[in-house]
Amino acid sequence: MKVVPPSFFKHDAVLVAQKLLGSVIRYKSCSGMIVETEAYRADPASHAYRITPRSAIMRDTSGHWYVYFVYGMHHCMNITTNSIGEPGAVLIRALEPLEGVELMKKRRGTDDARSLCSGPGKLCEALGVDRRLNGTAVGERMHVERFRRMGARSIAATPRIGINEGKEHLWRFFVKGSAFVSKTKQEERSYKK
DNA sequence: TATTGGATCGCC
DNA sequence: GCGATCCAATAG
Repeated sequence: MKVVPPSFFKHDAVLVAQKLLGSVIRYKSCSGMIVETEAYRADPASHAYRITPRSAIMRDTSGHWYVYFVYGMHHCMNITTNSIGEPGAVLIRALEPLEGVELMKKRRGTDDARSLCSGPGKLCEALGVDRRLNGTAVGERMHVERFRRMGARSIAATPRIGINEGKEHLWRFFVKGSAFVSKTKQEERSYKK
């Protein structure tokens, strides 16, 4: 698979978030195809709305991993975007597991392939990612490679999840029909039936 | 230094 | 619907 070059990320987060769908994230022995993303600029829902020591990476880098810890128990991984000085990042929200599935099942404590990486906290746990990856360049320790080509017709857009402001922006993107995207409570219930 | 709430998840 | 559980951000 072809490695994604740094220039790929030097564009607006809303564009990069869509173009990342169908690419593969590889970390150690595990990999998965990106099926769901969200874009963050310096808007009110973004960590970069106010630049802090934590969020400065969104302004000061492009093509680097921004990994943070939330709710006392979960990690979220982003890739910083835009040109230097212009804040932006893409949150990776779901992967279709490809390689290392057995290890992912072990880490996640489930055999259900659809539950392994269907959420930002889940996929970090499945891949064994924590804040030690924060600030590393894409391709340094965790990699992104071209895999599938996703046309505009196969991409859906909705408001971002878990935010209170900026709901007018349809900056969450996912692969239509994928069984591996994160699920709402309602979707979760109907799937179990 | 103290307080508050979070780009989540899984169980009740 | 709610609790878990740590830490970054902000206020004092």
